[in-house]
Amino acid sequence: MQRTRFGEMACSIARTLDVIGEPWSPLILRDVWAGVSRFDHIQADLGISRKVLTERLNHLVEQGVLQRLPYDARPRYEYHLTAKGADLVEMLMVMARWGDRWLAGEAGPPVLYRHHTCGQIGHVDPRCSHCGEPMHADDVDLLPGPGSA
Amino acid sequence: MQRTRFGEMACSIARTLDVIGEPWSPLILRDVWAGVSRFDHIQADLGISRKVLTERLNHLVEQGVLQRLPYDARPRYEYHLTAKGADLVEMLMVMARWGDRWLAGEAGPPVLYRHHTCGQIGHVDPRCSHCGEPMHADDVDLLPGPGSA
DNA sequence: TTTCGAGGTTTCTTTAAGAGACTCTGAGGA
DNA sequence: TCCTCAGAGTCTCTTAAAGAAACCTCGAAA
Repeated sequence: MQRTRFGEMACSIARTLDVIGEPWSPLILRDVWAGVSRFDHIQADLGISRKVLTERLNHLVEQGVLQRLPYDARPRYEYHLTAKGADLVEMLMVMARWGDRWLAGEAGPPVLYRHHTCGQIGHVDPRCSHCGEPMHADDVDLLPGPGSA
Repeated sequence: MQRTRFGEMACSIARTLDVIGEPWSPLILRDVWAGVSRFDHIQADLGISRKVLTERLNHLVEQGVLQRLPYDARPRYEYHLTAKGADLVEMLMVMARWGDRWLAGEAGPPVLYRHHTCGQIGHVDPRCSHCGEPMHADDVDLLPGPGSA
């Protein structure tokens, strides 16, 4: 499609932004996750221009985050998350959690998350994969890894 | 500064994107988190234009994510994360985790995270705040919350 | 046979990003 | 005292992307 903007950096954040960092992309993924999966529905829900929505959907499909599936036996399509895309939902939940905490104001969170495993309303909580304790900004040191160009 | 793009939506993801969703903003936060905190250093590290860097830094300061602190008794400033900004680092770690998993390729992750609490190399793992079990895309239902306009 | 709805294209205008030269300020040195 | 320098931006101009809105295509149904 076009040259990536951040991709030359040996940084997984930059690489991730090359896939989902363009304007609207996270909201498109949110819509698809929430079941708004058809072109016109996403377009109406977000108020995005059709041209940009076309570009974003194509890019997300190329990157393997969404798949375009026919429905109704005509040239009509729905977009669905792939495994790679579903794995991005935790990022969306973390973003939503931050917005709930810092931007929601008096009214409280606009969306609640019910966890299947326990059946309760909860939110996502980042923990260390090794010890299970909380993992926040001050809890980590950054070290060069094997792929640090 | 200017009208927000997504802000009218009753969605914490959209609201979060109004704060840190513009191009380069997550990478600026990554730099500041990693200790690259001065204007010229960030500019050189990212290769961003000075004009856009100025705009982004102003916006992030206005939003309370960064603070601009003098150093060296002259009109020289460093940018630091506020508590609100530090709380965004978990989002950066989740983004990095996704990039590590899906985009790092042969070479492996460019950056490793050592967790202070346990001293080990780990990665961030999203868990339910209620039961502590994993919280992924298929593990949650979305429900309207009190702030759902 | 025309109409309709889904899913796009195309064209044109407006806005934002990139590149790079220029400015301002106080410190330190000759 | 004057000169130079580094840091932290501005300013101007060019190029690229987003927004708005009309248009096109295909097959199904009326």
